[in-house]
Amino acid sequence: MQAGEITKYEYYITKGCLKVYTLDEDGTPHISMFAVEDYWTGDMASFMTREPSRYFIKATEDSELLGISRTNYDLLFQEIPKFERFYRILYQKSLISYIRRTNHGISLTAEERFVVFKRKYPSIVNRITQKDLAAYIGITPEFMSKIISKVNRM
Amino acid sequence: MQAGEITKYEYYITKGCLKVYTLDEDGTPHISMFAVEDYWTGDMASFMTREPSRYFIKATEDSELLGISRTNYDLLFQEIPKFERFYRILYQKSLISYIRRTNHGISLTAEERFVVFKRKYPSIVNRITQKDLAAYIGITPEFMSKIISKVNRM
DNA sequence: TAAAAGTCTTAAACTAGTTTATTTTTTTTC
DNA sequence: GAAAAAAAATAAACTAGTTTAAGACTTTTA
Repeated sequence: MQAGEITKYEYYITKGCLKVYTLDEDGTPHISMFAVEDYWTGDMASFMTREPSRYFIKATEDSELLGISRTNYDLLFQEIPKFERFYRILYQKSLISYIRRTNHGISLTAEERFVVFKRKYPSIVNRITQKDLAAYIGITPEFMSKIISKVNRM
Repeated sequence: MQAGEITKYEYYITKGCLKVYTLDEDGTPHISMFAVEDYWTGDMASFMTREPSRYFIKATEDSELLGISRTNYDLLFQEIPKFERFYRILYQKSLISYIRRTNHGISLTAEERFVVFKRKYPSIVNRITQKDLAAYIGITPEFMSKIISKVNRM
């Protein structure tokens, strides 16, 4: 998916790995999430508002996804109102975990953020490039390289 | 409200200003939001899970709030299921704007974050101390002082 | 399989922001 | 309205992370 397009589907990942990212004014990429098996992904803002997305989504390896269109998404609530409750709780939980995640990252150094990510998602670290990892942690690839060799030395 | 307590109410602010903050390991405060008239506040994570909150909430001036208890919140959905939809959409919108906000802040310098905040919430800037502003922007009070005098000079 | 393109490493010079310390200004309290 | 306490300003020394540049290693392509 390219920034500028309207997000037509929300995707559920059955196999593979995708990166969701934006480019800032300098063209520097910022990865907001790596989505692997059993994750949902897509730009919900664009999906809901039907405005162009600011995100790119690229598979970092061969992947298989299931997509739900906006029409079917709306139909779901219309046909089966019980899903309102399901999604109300799902979004509330997403909000809580998102707030927790961003708040937790605050006040940690890049090295600490990397160590936490590595401990929490060991399987993801080995599937992505160091450059993408740097774009996720929020530092330059050069500094990422330095951190990794330091952490490995310990 | 003190960290360690379980959040009993979600509050709607009719008058005043509150700061919502955490303390990190060093005891440095990080303000996650200033809540003024017409905002909702409270630690939703603690309110929902009934686990102790990590947040402090303090009024920065005399304030008036309306609170809804967890019991009444649950009752709302039970008695009037239409509120499920209302809250599903409310939480979805909160999620979208929260993601947008955090993503936007990325790659800006402290000075740029301050200028953006000042432009977006000019009325809040004048109601809070420089120290609290620093804790919100994510820098030391010393550097905040430097930035403000620089921006004023321009 | 050679060339091209991309990724990783290393290092030196630099910048945004912190730390520590001191002084000045403003606000609170009795 | 003086004393005490808190907030703000200034400045020098420091640190985490960036920039630029160049070489080594790895993957892709023709």
